[in-house]
Amino acid sequence: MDSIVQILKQNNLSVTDGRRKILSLFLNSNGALAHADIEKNTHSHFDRVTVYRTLQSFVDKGIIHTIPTSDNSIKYALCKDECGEGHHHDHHVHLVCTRCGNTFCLDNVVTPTVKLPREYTIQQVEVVVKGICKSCNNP
Amino acid sequence: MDSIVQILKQNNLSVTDGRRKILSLFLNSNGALAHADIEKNTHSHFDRVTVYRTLQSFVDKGIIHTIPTSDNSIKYALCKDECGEGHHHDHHVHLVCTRCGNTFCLDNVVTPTVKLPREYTIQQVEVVVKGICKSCNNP
DNA sequence: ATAAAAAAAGAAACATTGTTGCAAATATTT
DNA sequence: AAATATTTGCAACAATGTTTCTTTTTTTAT
Repeated sequence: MDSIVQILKQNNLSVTDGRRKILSLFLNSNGALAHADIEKNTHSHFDRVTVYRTLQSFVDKGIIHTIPTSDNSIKYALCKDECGEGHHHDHHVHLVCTRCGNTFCLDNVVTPTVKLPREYTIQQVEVVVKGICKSCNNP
Repeated sequence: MDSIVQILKQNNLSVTDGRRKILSLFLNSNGALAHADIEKNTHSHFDRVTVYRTLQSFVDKGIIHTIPTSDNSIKYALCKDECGEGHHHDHHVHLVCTRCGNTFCLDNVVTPTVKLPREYTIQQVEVVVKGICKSCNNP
């Protein structure tokens, strides 16, 4: 049984064409994907609603996580190991390349600790770096 | 001449009702505002397009800056001093309160330094903390 | 203060993005 | 293989954002 099916089953998701295809897109992409990227890559073979629901269920199950942006387009990327239903643990930095426009998870760069005044409570820290990615820097 | 007009003039923006009103909303708000908040606060007294254009011109001039979010709704907040046309310098942490939903600039908390592998170039670091704000913590 | 020039606002039309309810199709369980 | 549960696609809708063009307002120059 291939790994895509395995991931879906492990997360109690029934195995459908749409989920298989969308999950494989994430597995074969080294960057983050937006809803529009998925529509493009599947040539609108699936209904837009299906894509939304698939992404939502993947987020719920801890298969992918969202990346905040400043341009009204949520990006999604694969979670690594320890994420699961109801708990995400993606403590890495995200890079938005200002040259190619792609967004990457820098899995080896952990989010720095942030210290806030006592009156605040920290639940999660998101770090998004704008800069130039590896391949744009070394063409 | 009141400070709102002063700010607009300093930035070579002609002084119009819309800009005055929207800028005053920012000056009188302690949190960040989304487009929808502005529409609500102005009771749709201005055309939606005007609001979009006003926000855009304020960002361009360095009067306000955008705050990335994970839910497809850009938030805007006043820049402090040194921002100007073409260069923003908002090196502070943003807090999204998971209780009241508001977003705040923590002007006294500077963004931590992030170190990336040599292959990358850093241009800007955005830090968004999800947590609980001052007033929700001490009601 | 007024006329000319420049800038911005408003309106309409359109494009994109996201949501909800429901019937048909597909996957899973027995 | 049939029964059940889940997912899909469709339709309709709502919200968000953009573009073009005309009218109005603001600014500049007289």
